[in-house]
Amino acid sequence: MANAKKRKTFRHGDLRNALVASGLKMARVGGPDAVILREATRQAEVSPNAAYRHFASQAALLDAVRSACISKLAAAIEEELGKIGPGRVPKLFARRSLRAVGMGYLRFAMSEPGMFRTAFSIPPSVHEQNPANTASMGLNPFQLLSLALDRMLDSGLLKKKDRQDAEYLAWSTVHGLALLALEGPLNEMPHERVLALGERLVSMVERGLS
Amino acid sequence: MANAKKRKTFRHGDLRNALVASGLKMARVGGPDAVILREATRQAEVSPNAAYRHFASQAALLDAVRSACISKLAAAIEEELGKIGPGRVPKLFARRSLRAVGMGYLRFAMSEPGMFRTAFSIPPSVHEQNPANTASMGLNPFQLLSLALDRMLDSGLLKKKDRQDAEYLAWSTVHGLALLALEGPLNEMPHERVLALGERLVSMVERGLS
DNA sequence: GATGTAAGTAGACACTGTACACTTATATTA
DNA sequence: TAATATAAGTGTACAGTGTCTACTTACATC
Repeated sequence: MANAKKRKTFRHGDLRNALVASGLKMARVGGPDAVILREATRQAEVSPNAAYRHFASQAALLDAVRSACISKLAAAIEEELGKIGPGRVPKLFARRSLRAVGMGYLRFAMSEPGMFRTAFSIPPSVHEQNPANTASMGLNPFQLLSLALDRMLDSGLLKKKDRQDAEYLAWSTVHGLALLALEGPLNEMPHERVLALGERLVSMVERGLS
Repeated sequence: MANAKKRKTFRHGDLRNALVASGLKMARVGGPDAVILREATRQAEVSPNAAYRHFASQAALLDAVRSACISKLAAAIEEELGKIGPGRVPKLFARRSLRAVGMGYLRFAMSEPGMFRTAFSIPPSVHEQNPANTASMGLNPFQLLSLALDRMLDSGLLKKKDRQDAEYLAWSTVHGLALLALEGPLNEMPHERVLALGERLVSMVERGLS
C-alpha cells in the first residue's frame, strides 16, 4: 500500500500515474465523492499543489479516474464475451453475445460498485472515442453493446427497423437495475438475486426489442 | 426569494420547514451535492448551528429533502395516472396504467432533474412506508408501479408466474434511461428524444414481461 | 414569579480545493 | 562546459464546508 521507497529525488518521476492510481483506489472504495485530491497527493508523498502540475482541478483528476473505471468495465465485458464460443450457430451466437454484454455489465456493477458508480458519475459524451475508455479490443462498453446488437441483426433475430437506437433501450435496462441495486432502493437485495433479475431482464430485452 | 420579513423574535418559529424548503430549492437546481447546510441556515437568517436543533447532521437534512423529492415524484406519477379514463376496457386500462407510470416517471426526471437525482441519491429502503414519500393517494412511486402491474395481471395481460418481481424489471428500464439521460452519457440527447425512447421502452416492457 | 428547557448564538477546529509566489533540478542551448 | 529556460516540485494563505463545545435567550409550565 504505502509507497515503500522514499523518494530521494526532488522529482517524483511518475506523479500523474501515481495520482490516478490513488484516485482509482479511493473511487473503488467510496465512489466518485471519495476521490479527494489532497489525499492522493498525501499517498504520493507530495505537497497538495504538486497535483496542479498534472491536473487543472480535482475535477480533471476525477475525469482521469473515471476513464480508468470505464476501461475496467470494458475489460469485464470483454472477458464475458470471451467465454462464449466462436459461434457456429449465428442465432445462438448473437443471443449469447447480448447476454454476455448485459451480464458482464451487471456483474461488474455488483463486484465493483465504487468503480461502476464513478464510471457514470458525470457525463462523458457517448461518441467520444477516448482510448483510455477501452480495453484490449479497443471498444468502449457502449461499442461492445453495439457489437452484440449487430450480431442480433445479422443473424436475423432483430429486424432492421428495430435495430435503430436499440443500444439505448438495452443499456437502460441493465444500467437501471445496476443503479437501483447499488445506490437505489434495492441496495439491500443480495447480489445473486440482482443477477437473477438481470437474467430475466436480458431475456425481456431479447423478446421485447424485436 | 429572500425572506422579506426580518425575524424580530429570538425564535424562528418554523426553522425545520424553512431548512427543508431551502434544501429542496438547492436540490432542484443542483442535485444532492448542492444541498448545503450552511447555505440553508443563511437563507433562514439563522446561525449555522441552529440547524443542529432540528437535524443531527447535514445527511439528516438531506434525508428530509430526499423524502420531499420522492413525494413530488409520486405526485407527478399520480397526475399522469389521473389523465387516463376510469377504464371500462380492462386490458386497455391496464396498458395505459403501466404506460402512465413509466412515462410519468420519465417526464418528471426530464423536467426536474435535480429533484429526481436527489430522490435516488442514497439508499432508502423500498419497503419502508414513509408517509413523507407519498402524495395524495398515499402510495410511493414503487407502489404506484405495483398498482399498474396488478391491473395488468387482473386484466389477463400478465400471467401469474410473470408477475413476481415484475416491478423491478419495469422500474429498471425507466430508471436506467432517466439516469443515462440525466447524468450519464446520454445527457446531450434532447428531452423529446429521450421521451420517445421512453415510449419504445415501455412497449418493450409490455411485450417482454409476459 | 421562579425555573427548566427548547431553540437560538459564538467561536473554534479540521478538512477541503485552489491561488500566488517561491525553489529546485533537469533539459536545452550558446 | 557554462548559462539559462522550464517543468515539477514546495510553502503559505484563504474561503468554504461540516460539526464540536460552551454560552444565551425567551417561552412554557408549575
